[in-house]
Amino acid sequence: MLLNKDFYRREDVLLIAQELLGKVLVTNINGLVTSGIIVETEAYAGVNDRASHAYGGRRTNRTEVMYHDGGVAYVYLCYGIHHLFNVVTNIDGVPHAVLIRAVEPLESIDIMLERRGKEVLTPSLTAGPGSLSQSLGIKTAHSDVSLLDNKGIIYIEDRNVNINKEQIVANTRVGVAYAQDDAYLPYRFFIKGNKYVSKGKGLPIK
DNA sequence: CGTTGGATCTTCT
DNA sequence: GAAGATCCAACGC
Repeated sequence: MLLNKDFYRREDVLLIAQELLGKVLVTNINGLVTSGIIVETEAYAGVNDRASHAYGGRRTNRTEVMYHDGGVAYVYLCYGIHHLFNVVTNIDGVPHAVLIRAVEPLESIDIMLERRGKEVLTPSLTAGPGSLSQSLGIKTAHSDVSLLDNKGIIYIEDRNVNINKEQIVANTRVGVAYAQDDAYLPYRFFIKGNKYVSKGKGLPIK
């Protein structure tokens, strides 16, 4: 079942980030369908979150899409190399987003391996935000595409993978040490024990 | 095992 | 000019 606009256009980005665990991220790039189960996410809570690209209401060509209505992709280039995929949430004008940090490969693993230049399946195929984007063929050109159409390029489905609260670990976000106090917020969520969770670490929880 | 540095685009100083 | 929501290969133990 496709996640609809009512899923994305809610206020609580922390809840959405947790509910995305176990959902299936699907891409259809020129007819090649690949997918993975979301196992790690990070919430970015808009203008008051020092770790967010939209902190302080900042608007650039890159971040404008974060201000759009929930249910579109925000894809940006990190360190000049990696294409990082986010889900835009909340309503028009409120720049919330959830970074997808890792997925467990599901469909067409052979295509994902080829995109990554790998021969054998190991967790590094899709553990980490840059790795999963490359595996699924997601690029910055896909920023602002709608996620609300299961005939589209990128969409997310509920396939009844049930994740209990007890299976979810909350921790600090990775690579945001510059964000002062906000670097200590427990805004990263992952499925306990899943092999495809990234190796990245945030600051120790205060 | 752990640490280090290079790749190289967007944004801000 | 520098730093960043990263990854990987090349080292050193």
